[in-house]
Amino acid sequence: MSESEYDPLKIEQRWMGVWAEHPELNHARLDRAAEKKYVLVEFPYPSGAGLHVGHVWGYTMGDVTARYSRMNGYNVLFPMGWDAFGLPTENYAIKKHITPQEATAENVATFRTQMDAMGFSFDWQREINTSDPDYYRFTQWIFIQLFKKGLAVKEKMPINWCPKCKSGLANEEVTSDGLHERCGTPVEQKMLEQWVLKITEYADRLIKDLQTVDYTEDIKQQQINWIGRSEGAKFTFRVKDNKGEIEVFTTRPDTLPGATYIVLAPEHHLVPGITSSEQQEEVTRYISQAKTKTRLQRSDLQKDKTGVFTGTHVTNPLTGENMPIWVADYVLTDYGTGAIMAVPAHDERDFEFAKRYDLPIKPVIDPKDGVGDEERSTLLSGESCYVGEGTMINSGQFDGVDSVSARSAVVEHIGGVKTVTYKLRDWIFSRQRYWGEPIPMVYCSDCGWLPVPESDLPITLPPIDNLDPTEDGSSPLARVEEWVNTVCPSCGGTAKRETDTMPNWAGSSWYFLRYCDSKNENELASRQAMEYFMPVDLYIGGAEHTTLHLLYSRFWHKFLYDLGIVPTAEPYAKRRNRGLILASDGRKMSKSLGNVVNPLDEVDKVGADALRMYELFMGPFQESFPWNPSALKGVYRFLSRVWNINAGMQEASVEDTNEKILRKLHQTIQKVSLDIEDMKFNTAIAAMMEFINEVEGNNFAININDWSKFLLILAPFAPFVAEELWQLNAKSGSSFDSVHAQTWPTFDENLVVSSEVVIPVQVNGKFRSTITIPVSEVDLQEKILNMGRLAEGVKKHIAQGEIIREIYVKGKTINFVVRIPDDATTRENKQG
RNA sequence: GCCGGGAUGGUGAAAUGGUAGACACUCAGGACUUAAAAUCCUGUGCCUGAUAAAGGCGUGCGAGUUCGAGUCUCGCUCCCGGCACCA
Repeated sequence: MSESEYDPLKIEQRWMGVWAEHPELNHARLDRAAEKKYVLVEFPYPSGAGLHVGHVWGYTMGDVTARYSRMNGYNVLFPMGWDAFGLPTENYAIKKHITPQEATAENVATFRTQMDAMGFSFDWQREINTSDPDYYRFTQWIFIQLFKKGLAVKEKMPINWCPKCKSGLANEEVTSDGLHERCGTPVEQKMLEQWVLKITEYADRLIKDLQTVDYTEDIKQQQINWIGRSEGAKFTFRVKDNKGEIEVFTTRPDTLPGATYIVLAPEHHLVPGITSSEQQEEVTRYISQAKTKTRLQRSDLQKDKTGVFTGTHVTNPLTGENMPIWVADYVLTDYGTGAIMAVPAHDERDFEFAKRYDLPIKPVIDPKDGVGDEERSTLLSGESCYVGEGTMINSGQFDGVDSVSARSAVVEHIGGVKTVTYKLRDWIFSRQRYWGEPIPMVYCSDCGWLPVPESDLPITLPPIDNLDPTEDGSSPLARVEEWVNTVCPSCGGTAKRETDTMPNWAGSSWYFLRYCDSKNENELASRQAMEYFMPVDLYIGGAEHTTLHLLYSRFWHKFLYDLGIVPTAEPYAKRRNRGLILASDGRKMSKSLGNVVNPLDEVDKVGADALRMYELFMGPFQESFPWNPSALKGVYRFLSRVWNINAGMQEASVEDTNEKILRKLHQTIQKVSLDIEDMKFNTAIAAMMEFINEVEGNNFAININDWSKFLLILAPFAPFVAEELWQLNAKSGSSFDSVHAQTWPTFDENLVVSSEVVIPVQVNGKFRSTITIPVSEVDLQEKILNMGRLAEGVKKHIAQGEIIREIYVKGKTINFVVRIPDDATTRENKQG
């Protein structure tokens, strides 16, 4: 029959070439008359490894959505670019003895070729590269605005330091195991002067505005937890012998009467001043021990709290009781005030510590109902700890008060201050490496830190021979004296440039804005373009960015919104995280395990169309799946069958499409449309497979016109083969009229429903048989329930007893409730 | 410990409270072939039964609501992801 076989490599090569000559197919226009759709997928870090299967998955989801939207008449912005700055490129360049610029250009070229091979319909007219000076001049400009508003400050502080990358890191870049999220090296603490962005100033709005966006619940919760907002109060305790004051933060001011000691973090600035001479030696030893512990070791030792007594006391402002001051590393320097009031009776950590060091435990809350008598008595005797609410006891004037209302009463009474604290840390923004945006600041010994004049932007990276990082925590840029030495923009005297660079998260914090107007030389994007295209309508990316890129970019966007530069308070109207593709052994794909699947190898075997469809067909987009080569075969078979049907049709030329096929076609159009909108790509593909099965099961009785509608809905998923078959069938020849420029087919409501309805018949809720009735009869309850057409099997079950109820749910089901004598007896027994 | 998400055949998975297992993979049998691959056809949740007819069981566990529960409610167990001495 068919002389030609499905040969994906041949047709994909051909259309890749043709599409390259018609980039306008994918161009978004600044056309206010048209309705826009901004579909964004996270731009890749162009590493030496090339595109991986995870990229392909996310980009295919975006591509299907973009193509579908175009066919539905939207003016679609579906852009792509390169998140090119960062450590891996720099390390790769060092290894290969080339410059990072060369490494980047090389990798970008590879990625571009691979993306074209996958058939992604990106608007390359708007391509961006974060390491391009024309791009990063605006990244630097935003930094200067942050500085001007006091949101970028230089501070000397202990920071997370990666000894392998020889650079400081943000809190978000350290995993919960205390490792650098990029290279897996245990992170150390180091004192350095760093630029810090005050993301905490936006903490409340970053939480609150989550209500205004469509993110899945897990993303919202993860961001909320990461920001970690706690309401509480600050109290001041006066240290005895006039040794100053200690401020603590607590979320439970009501437990103040039960506070029996104070704990300072080892790094707390008051420790040296308040330590008594007898305790000096012990405290010093403890602190130096704590310093050597990494973050990982500290949290590993959770169960084993240690500390030392300083030899000094404070007075409890409520009870007048004497409270010893301890130093312990279970109290963190950088949360709250770095000091706590310990209430062992009502806090598990304090309880454990008090037990170990034999400190007094004083219960002040009598538990509410729901606590057993036994438990209550162990609590009231100080043998256990209770963190819930209840009635105040042993609390003087507050006795009998409910613990919740006691909170503000206590704060007021002793002159505390209600405070909100966050787990979120300010964003450490300096990196001591070469391959990043230079921070556009100058230091003058007379004038201090000043931004470079905006007219000098971009401050470009000077060429450099030696990229090796330094041990002392300064950037390799510090070695380029002619670049470092400059004049003060204020007094004209000698000054030095900042030699640290920005983290790789900088460029990606605003890139979606640049796509709106990527060639603009005067501003990051024109107001007009942003008003039209923003916000992003759908943003697809990886879950690993939830508390990194996603949070950072929301922060920058809100800052730009406050400056009146961007038109929306939130950058992304809808965000979906895709799952992970694992290796076939179920483990994570990694170079070291040697189990990485290279998507281009798969393209060579089965073609890009099959690879795209396989990844979408794996299952729901947010789940994780191991790589399964035999399932890939399944979609390849599907495409071959599509190919063969098309070939057969060209010969047979059917006039009228068989009714069953026609109805299935319209049902499929409807199903595929709804599923793309819901991102249920797997069931959309299943529906197209069902359609093919229907066509084959009914002797291929479909005419070319109806078949073409199927090619249209196939086009977003398998753009190459759909184009090939569309062009074969068109036969017009002369001018190129792409399948991807066609209008999405509509479905006929009357054809979507079947002519007959199959209704399940149940007896006592148990399925027994079905009856088939014409659609016109679904409303005729009497007729349906009294029909003699019931199957014998059903009648048999009904005959076992007496019908006590008949239920007909229109078009859905029939249920006969039958009382069976035996059953009735047992029921009566039960009731009796 | 806290937060979020899950648990359905041999496998990946479908199922607005209404025929559980669509679609695909795997496997078995058959066709084509000298043979294999590819392709096509048939079967494929478990149990009883004869490979039939028919029946029973079945969506992690235990209760509940309902004429009817994979789906809703309550209580558990386990798995995955995130956070974790956050006062």
